[in-house]
Amino acid sequence: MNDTLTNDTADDDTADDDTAGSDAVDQILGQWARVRPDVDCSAMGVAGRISRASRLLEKGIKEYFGGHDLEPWEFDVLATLFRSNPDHRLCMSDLATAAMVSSAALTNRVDRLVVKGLVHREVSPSNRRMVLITLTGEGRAVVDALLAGHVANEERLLAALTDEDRERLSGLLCKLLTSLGDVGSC
Amino acid sequence: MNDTLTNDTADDDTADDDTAGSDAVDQILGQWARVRPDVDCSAMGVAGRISRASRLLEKGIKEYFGGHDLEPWEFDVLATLFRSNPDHRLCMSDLATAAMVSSAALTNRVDRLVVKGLVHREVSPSNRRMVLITLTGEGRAVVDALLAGHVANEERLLAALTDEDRERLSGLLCKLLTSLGDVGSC
DNA sequence: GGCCTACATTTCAACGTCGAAGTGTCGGAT
DNA sequence: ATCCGACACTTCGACGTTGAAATGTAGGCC
Repeated sequence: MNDTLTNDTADDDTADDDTAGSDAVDQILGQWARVRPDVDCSAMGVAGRISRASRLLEKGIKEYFGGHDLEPWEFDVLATLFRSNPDHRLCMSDLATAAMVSSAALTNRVDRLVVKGLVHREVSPSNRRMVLITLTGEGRAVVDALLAGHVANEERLLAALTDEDRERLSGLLCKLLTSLGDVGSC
Repeated sequence: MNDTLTNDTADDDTADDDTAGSDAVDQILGQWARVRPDVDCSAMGVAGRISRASRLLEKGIKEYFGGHDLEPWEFDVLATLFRSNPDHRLCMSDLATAAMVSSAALTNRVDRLVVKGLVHREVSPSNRRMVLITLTGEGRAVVDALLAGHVANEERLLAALTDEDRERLSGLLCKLLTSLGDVGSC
């Protein structure tokens, strides 16, 4: 694509570019090893791969929901309500925490889901400071209709990994997440 | 924090909440297992952990650069130029690809780095369609000054993982990334 | 009982990103 | 020699997010 430029500005790279590994991060680490052989950049490799994998998975997930006229965050909110408790009901704070967005952003998101008729918004009868969001029948229908397909799509995205790979990967990431403080509400 | 609400809306969860595992994703998977025992959500677990790990690492990385009056994307651009070739020079397209942002976003970013004096912008002499971005001496100094600290910070964020853990994690993610098409320019 | 702090949510202004349209350039075809 | 499609970048308008300010509520304290 940009061969012209690559030749223009980095022509001397073509000779030793074969040291690159199999993914984009390997190539980046190879470049660092050349210009800064004194620094061990293996930590950058781990962080970089997690970041890139996250982006690519998100892209694949967005594609699936796009085919069903839904944004990933919409399903995320609906599914969170669905699985949280038998009433499919949660307050704004809890939803914001679950979605990992600011309360301001969640207000915006809930606004749109209410317009779409997928959730119901009401002031809590027991505490007028709180606003409770409840899944409507239609909202629940969306979750029911899309859950299996969503999981199948993720399965497809992870097809390169065996069951054993996935367990190991989950285990390692769980170890990392726990150390970073990403614990449940226990 | 939201105990009041939790009691208000999900009081019947307190009885079996002890099935939750060690991280937030385990808790989510536990909820799915209760409401949809017929669906195997293990793929959601893998994808969810990658996503959450990515966010938490980004947060930790942002904190480090914030302490040096720099945004992560600024270091990202400077470091990309630094490691790319001996001239520390790349065109807009290649920089945009490396940073994984649109060309419009990169124009904005380069604008600000030029104002800060960290990069130099010039039309390519050999092809007037292209704009070449070059690291200035000051820009190179920033990379030199912050690289080691950045790596050390990532090392700290990954401290929970042994060297062997990191290698396994990298290997698994590399396998996944390759299957998703995240290959270098080989 | 009234006050005051803490809290839950919404509103607001600023900011960054994206896709699309616009500008200018290159290179091959006729 | 000129035209035309492809290309590299920038500009533009729309959108979503954020932190901070604003609004309204609960509960402890004197």
